[in-house]
Amino acid sequence: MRDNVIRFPATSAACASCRWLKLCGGRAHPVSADRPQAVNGSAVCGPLPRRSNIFHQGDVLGSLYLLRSGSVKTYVTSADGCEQIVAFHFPGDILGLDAAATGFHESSAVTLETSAVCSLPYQRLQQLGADDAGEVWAGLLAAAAQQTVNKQQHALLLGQKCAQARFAALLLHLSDRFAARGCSRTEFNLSMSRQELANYLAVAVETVSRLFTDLQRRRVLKVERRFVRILSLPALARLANQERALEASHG
Amino acid sequence: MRDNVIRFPATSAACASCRWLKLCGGRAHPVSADRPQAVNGSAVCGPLPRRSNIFHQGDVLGSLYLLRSGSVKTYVTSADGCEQIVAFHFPGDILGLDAAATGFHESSAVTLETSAVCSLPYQRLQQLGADDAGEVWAGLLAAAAQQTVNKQQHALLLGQKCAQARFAALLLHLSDRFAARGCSRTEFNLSMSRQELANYLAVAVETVSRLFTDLQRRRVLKVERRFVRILSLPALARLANQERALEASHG
DNA sequence: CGCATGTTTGACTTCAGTCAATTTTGGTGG
DNA sequence: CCACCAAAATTGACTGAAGTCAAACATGCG
Repeated sequence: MRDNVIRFPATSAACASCRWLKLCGGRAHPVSADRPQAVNGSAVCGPLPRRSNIFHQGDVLGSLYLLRSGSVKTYVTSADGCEQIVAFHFPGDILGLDAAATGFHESSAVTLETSAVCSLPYQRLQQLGADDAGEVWAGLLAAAAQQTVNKQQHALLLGQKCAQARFAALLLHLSDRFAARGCSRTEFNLSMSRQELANYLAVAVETVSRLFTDLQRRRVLKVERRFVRILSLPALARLANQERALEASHG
Repeated sequence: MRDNVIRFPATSAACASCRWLKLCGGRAHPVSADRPQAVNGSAVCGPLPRRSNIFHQGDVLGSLYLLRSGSVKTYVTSADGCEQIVAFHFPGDILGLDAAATGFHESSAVTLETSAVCSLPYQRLQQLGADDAGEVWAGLLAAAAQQTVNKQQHALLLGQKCAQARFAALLLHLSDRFAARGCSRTEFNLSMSRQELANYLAVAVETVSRLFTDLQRRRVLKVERRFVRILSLPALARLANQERALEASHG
């Protein structure tokens, strides 16, 4: 069983080549510091244990956060208290961008496993020298746009696909993201629970469980708790492309 | 029956106070020009008839577009050809921001009625003077963030709410947007068809039809084709807050 | 005026949710 | 180290919200 934990070098060398260096302020980043530290409002970062809250819906925007290692879920809470996971995040992702709209975080972010983040104080954006600014702004806009694209795909998933296709599409999406980070495309450990998968896919936990069982029986997956091996990417892709036959499209 | 068409002044005075003036290049904006003009790749804008394509998924990012009057739907198309409307847009909205991720439009935009847009050439962002740049970048990032927030709410809707609650929430959202633009909060004409409403809400057209009928019978709405009068905002809000009892949340 | 398109209504079906019961797992303290 | 317990995951039986199919009706453009 392969370990797919994604680790970023904790050296300052990694920081030297970081595209967000101008934003973090260039301080030391004790990713491997001996104790977790409070994150919100602070410029430091450190190993955050599982289920740490990075920011909460309604918080004032102090910093954006660069996820360095581990993984994070972001979710929104409605007036009546129900929650919807809107994204899973992996190293390299910027967290908290949606707060740029109002100055308040419009979602909550919680680590799915031990993780490390770098704080990017939002104010520092205003203080950037003219030479650096354009590049950084463009980078942030691109990051925000990428998140928009992902959310649009999520809506497509929720709106047009049956449970099985949603599930297959999520596995393929995770597969792509791991591959993009140099991990195996076909073998990985899920950092999220069945409950969290179910919530993201907007199906019942039992349905996720049945889907795992079913795809395993059909030799598309090999599953052992949170470890997943994709036995047939083409088969998975075929499943992901089946649409829930909602009569016709819009227009 | 009130007319809720939102009109932006076509005078240069309106342009003078436009926050995006630096981006459009300050040319004349013939909103009331005598003929529609091709939009994509062009810096001009003009009255676009209903169902005009502003950009299409896969197009190279040439310009962002400021919607000046009318309304627009944006939608994504999946590999297997099915489409999901991801947003409805109204005057003041920036269109095409998701293209900032890859340099290619990741969604398509089509007018729902006669509309006018201003072209904001994306290249011009790089050419901005240092004094102006920060403000414009921050504005664009805020706009992108707002769209992210809206998409998160959309996901919450699709994931956690029953058909009736989705429908009520959409009406309230439209109501808010009209009110924010100085139009009536309780009376408006929908610029989208039942089919388009259904697609956005991810329900069947028949369901939308039944919902209109039902809410009318319950004296929450008065509907006459595309004209809607909200008879009870509180009742609508109550309906919007009912959750589809998916057992427990994530975590 | 007429036809294509959009909308409404009714009857029936189904996918996935709910409920319930059982098994497995991981964390904690004796 | 292992026993225990709460939480997570699985499995099966049943149910219901909303989808599908079909047919009638309205509307608006050419």
